[in-house]
Amino acid sequence: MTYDDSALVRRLSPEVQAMMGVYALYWKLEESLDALEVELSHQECHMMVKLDQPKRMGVLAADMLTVPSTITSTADALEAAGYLTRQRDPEDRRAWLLVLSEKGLEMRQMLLSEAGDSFRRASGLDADETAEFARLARKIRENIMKTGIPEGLKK
Amino acid sequence: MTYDDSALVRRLSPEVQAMMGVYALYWKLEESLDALEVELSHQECHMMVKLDQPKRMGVLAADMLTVPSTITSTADALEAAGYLTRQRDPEDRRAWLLVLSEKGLEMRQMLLSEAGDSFRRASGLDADETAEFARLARKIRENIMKTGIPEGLKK
DNA sequence: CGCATATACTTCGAAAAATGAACTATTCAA
DNA sequence: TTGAATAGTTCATTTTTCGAAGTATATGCG
Repeated sequence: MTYDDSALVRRLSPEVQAMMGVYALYWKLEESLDALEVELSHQECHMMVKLDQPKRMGVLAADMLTVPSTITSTADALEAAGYLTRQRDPEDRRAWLLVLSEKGLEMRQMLLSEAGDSFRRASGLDADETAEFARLARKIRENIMKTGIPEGLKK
Repeated sequence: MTYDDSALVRRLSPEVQAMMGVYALYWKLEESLDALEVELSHQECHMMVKLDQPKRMGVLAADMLTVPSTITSTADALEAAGYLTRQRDPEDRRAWLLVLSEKGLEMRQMLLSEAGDSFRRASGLDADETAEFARLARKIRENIMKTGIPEGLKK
């Protein structure tokens, strides 16, 4: 059988405990996205998820912890597959906004819903606990959105 | 400034909200691990974190969503750098157990503590909320540990 | 036992993904 | 208007990942 390290984990700080749970959940999410047999590469999946709204490529690069040239090729692939379009940012004509197409929005919806299913399967939480976890997760995400992006402030 | 999509997020199912928070936190963790300027590659970091106890390479492959040959080369690098050793699994002499060295344990400790710091910085939660989030995260992780591993059951 | 088949990991060449430096177009500041 | 800075692109190089064939051990069956 598998092992039980709960006693060990309990001795760690709450913050570390929190991150270990996050870590485990994230890998479960990856696993189910991989299993999805969708035509998207890893990186392409992530870009879809990050595109909660039109974003500049530079912002995406910061967001996805990568360099601009990687964003270019990922965006090329998603554009070629019809998931998004490039639109000049009216506020700065050097920049492009990546905008999900109808097909892209549907795909993103599907990916998110798969993420939700993955949580349900993996977490083992009941409805109340899930609601509480969701509340805190929402709060955390809001905090990250508010404070997280270095300075590529624009959408 | 950054945008506020909290109203949109609230309309999603709790499970999706939960996963979006997890997703955001995980990327923040990646970001701080990257910034750590440690001699470890991405994959090597992940292997260190996954090695909460000695594990077979095959189990790690399942755990890390990759193929055996990738595990071999990652383990080679970590072994060469003195973070772990290979020990034959006494229960099956075809298999190796990857065992963290003293140096490896320290490094893992450091990575975990960085993860904790990252949570503190990113989450914006107070002590009570952090404790509650940690409790649920622990529960989730226990559930994943219990149910997650396909069948490479062994340590 | 002895052989066939399955499993655990390794090797190594091929494929895929990520990077960075040089480049184009646009903006900004003086 | 001009020079420096910024957003994104191109493309050659590097890094990472993969997968097929190989070695060693285990397991099952007659």
